[in-house]
Amino acid sequence: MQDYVSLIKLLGHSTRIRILWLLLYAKQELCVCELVDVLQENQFNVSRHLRQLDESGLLTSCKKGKWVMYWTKDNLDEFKFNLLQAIQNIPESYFKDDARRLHERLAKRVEGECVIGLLPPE
Amino acid sequence: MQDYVSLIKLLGHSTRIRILWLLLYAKQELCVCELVDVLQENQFNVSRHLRQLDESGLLTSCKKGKWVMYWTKDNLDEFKFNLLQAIQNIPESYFKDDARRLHERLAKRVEGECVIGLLPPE
DNA sequence: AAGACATATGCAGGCTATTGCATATGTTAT
DNA sequence: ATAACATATGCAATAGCCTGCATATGTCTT
Repeated sequence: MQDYVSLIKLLGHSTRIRILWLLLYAKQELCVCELVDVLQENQFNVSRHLRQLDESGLLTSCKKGKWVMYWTKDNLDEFKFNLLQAIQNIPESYFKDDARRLHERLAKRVEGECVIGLLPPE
Repeated sequence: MQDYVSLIKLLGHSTRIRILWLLLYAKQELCVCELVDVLQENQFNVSRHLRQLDESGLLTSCKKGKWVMYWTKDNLDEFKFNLLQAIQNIPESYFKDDARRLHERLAKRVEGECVIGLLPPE
């Protein structure tokens, strides 16, 4: 049962919730640098959170050259599905800025591929 | 949004998950001493976990003499409802011992009321 | 009023998770 | 091969959470 507890515990973090929400909202794979840009968090933190979500079985990843793409797994079991449902039932207003930055960032893709990379730190 | 995060974080604890599972499973109010008996945890810990679940808006409580009864709120919003659904989708086998002890303990009620109280510590 | 008992809580110690920084790994372009 | 860049990870410091213990609060019984 500790696996179930650990998964819930993992979801109890705002950055990880935002990542999952964005992936569900985007309905497509996103790369690390895009998430860094949208979340406005450090690259190493985003990377670590993604790794944890990946290891917990919620995400899948795939290398595309120097980019790594992440997206939510499908065919999740009921338990995981309910948890993602819960996240999707958080009022969208809390994610409005993230959603806006996501759109801005996705608009910069070329032929559906990320080409920008990390932005220079402010 | 921190409220949502905190609630998920709160559920990431095996004792609290077991409490919620038992209350959902029992479909009736349970008192603290019954939960102490079933969970085989210390009275002060069970009390504290119940308080947290109560404060988070998942439970309701009511004093009945020196006993305090707890049960799961109904008319929960979608978010909380999904979380409880997730807990109910954890395989029942993980709660088999708790369920057995719950039945044994409820069988000792008199006219539907708890009369035993805390058992002496082993 | 005093004793017994159910429940709650303040405090201190220990454990766990997260962060920032530095740096490693891996890929592409020159 | 080297430089540039995207991503990942080891380490140390920190912050937050949980537990056990002691004890408080509240209720019932005698």
